[in-house]
Amino acid sequence: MTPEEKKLLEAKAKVLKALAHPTRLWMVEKLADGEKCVCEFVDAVDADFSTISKHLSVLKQAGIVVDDKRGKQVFYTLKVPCVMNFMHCVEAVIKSQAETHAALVG
Amino acid sequence: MTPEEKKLLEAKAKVLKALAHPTRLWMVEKLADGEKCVCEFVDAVDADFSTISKHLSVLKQAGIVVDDKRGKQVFYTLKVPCVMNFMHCVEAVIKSQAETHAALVG
DNA sequence: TGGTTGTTTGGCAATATAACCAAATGTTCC
DNA sequence: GGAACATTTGGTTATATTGCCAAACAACCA
Repeated sequence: MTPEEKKLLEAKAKVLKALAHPTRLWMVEKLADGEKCVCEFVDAVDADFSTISKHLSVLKQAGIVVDDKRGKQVFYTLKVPCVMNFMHCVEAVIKSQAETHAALVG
Repeated sequence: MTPEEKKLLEAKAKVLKALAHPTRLWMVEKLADGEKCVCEFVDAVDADFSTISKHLSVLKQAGIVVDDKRGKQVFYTLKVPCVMNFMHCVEAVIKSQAETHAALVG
């Protein structure tokens, strides 16, 4: 494996890692509907606002979202909307896994 | 958020988390070409075989791969091939991020 | 049976992640 | 300038992940 290939793998892993958290995934799904203010997340989730902020920061650093400060508020948007496309595949994995498990149990 | 929605988010996050590691991602990419023996990974990666085995176990638990023991060897296969589809999107994220970064620098 | 090979499991130390609280920052309004 | 609001940052603790070593297991061969 060349250093370039290794770097690319690490970059990809970073993006996936950013998505690999229930709260962040939920945020991304919300953002698929369009721009959202940080305050909307704070209101909707039962977590400290600093926690929300840090999660958004992870998504931003991974290049998944962009932020836009307007007045006192900060708005976040999905930078690369295709992120949502692969959720269908993730769901397929889950479904397949559930079936396997059911088969083992039953 | 209902408990069901929460559970689904956690399940999705688990799948993504399983993919969110350079070595595991590399394995998945190799498996996209078809079934591979554990020994092939061991030969190709500069890591202990126990490490390789544990990574494969993570992918298996997430429902991404299935294993098949034949004789002394164990073969792994991608269970849900669509996993590869979203790599294109992940690459798009990286590219977009690189451009943003370049724009900031230049 | 005993040795060899291929793979998994258990245990441990190092590192990374997550969540909370408190404090700092930046923006608006007076 | 100072108060109030929205968000980020720093610090700390709890928990999870990673990777190595050693040991266990399983399958084959002599």
